[in-house]
Amino acid sequence: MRQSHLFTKTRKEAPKDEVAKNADLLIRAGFIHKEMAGVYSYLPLGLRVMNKIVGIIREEMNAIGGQELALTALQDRAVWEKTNRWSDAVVDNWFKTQLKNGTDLGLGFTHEEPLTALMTEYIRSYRDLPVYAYQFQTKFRNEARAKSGIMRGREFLMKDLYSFSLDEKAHAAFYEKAKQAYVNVFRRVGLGDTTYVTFASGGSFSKYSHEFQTVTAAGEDVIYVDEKKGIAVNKEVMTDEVLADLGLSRDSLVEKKAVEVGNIFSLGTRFSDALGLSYLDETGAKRPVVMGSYGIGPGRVMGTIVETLSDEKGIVWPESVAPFQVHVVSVAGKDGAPQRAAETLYNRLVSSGIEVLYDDRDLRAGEKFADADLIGIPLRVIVSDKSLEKGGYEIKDRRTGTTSVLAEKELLSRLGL
RNA sequence: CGGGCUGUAGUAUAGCGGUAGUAUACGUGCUUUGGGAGCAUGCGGUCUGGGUUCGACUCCCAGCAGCCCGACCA
Repeated sequence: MRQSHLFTKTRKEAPKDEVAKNADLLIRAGFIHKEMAGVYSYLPLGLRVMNKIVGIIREEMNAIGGQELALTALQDRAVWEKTNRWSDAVVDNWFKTQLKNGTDLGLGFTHEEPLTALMTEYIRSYRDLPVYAYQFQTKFRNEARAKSGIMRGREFLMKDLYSFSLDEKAHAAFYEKAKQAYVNVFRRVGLGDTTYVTFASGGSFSKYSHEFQTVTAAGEDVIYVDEKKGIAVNKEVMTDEVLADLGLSRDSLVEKKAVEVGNIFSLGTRFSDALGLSYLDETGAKRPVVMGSYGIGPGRVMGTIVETLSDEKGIVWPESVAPFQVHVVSVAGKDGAPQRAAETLYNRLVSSGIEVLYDDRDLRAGEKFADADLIGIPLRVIVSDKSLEKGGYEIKDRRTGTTSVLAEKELLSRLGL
């Protein structure tokens, strides 16, 4: 992608109505656009990052047997009444609307009900189980107060997987696999060192649920971390009884603010009972399906990466989610030699399948560097008279700031070519 | 949802009861080219509706929108 053609430009001024660092940087760097409070559009750069995150999650979900589908955002009132979750007195953040004929509809804030109802048409026998279905879907939640930029919006993408298992034992085995898949996801997106499996309230069907909490001052949750064991407890369930149960000691816990980037929990038979999802076992006996649900908000992950990995100059993307792998920056020089060399390099890399953002704009070097820092692509290749005299390209690591000069061959080999 | 604050150009900000200013961005020309360059010139604005007033961007009321604190986040 030539930066001269890239839709969206950086801006110097911070938006006046954003306090959250994630929204400030993402707007200034041109990744997102704010439509209204708590509602953000994803622009080309932002969508690239979002798609990288989605891709990683998809791989991990497929690896544990997940099958991707796409349910509807429009929801049938009747289905939700069966689980007593239609009433505004029970669920206060519904967005509701109507058909022309007056029929009530809701805009989905989660999908246990419709998917469970759907499964009743396909699950009849123990032979039909288990099923692990997931989707990436826009959820709508009418939050009383939007805040924290893209970390807590009214409309946001969510990966939600629902497991349908034969019994508690089969469910528990899958639950552990899902937990490990989540650990993999957060490691791969660059949040592994700061994300803790956190024990949280389990609801009526299990003792605990597990949250994946990333430590950051921008978080809204308070967790107690046992750094040696690498696990944490949410403040909401922090009691002596729980600590004893988990084998944790108050002395080894450190209080931290954190953001919930993922959450998995067991649902038991709450939804299958309410919606009539059952199967016949080998003996012909009717038994309820045991369910679990597993969520990750890719947008929140993106915001959390910005919150935790950016520096005073801008965003620092991990390689795995960066909008481009390489940022080629040409610096104007004698007779246009650097520009010609940069063009050649750009074409060479693109034809080899490398994702390159090429800053071909006719601007001063300082402005290009400042933009590059703000956008945050991890590997920068500067092509200038200076670098050409030294026999190659100047490589700058966005995270560490270290530079080195590499000959073309070395650069290509570093990129796996 | 309770409390508070704020709406001025694409963006960020001054100011005043009497023709709205600056920076940046954008257009044009020239110079410049390794950390957000300079000169010249041009384009562009008072959230909406009422009220007070000879006159309202300014004061008052309502609406709408945004932000902050709290509650909420199943």
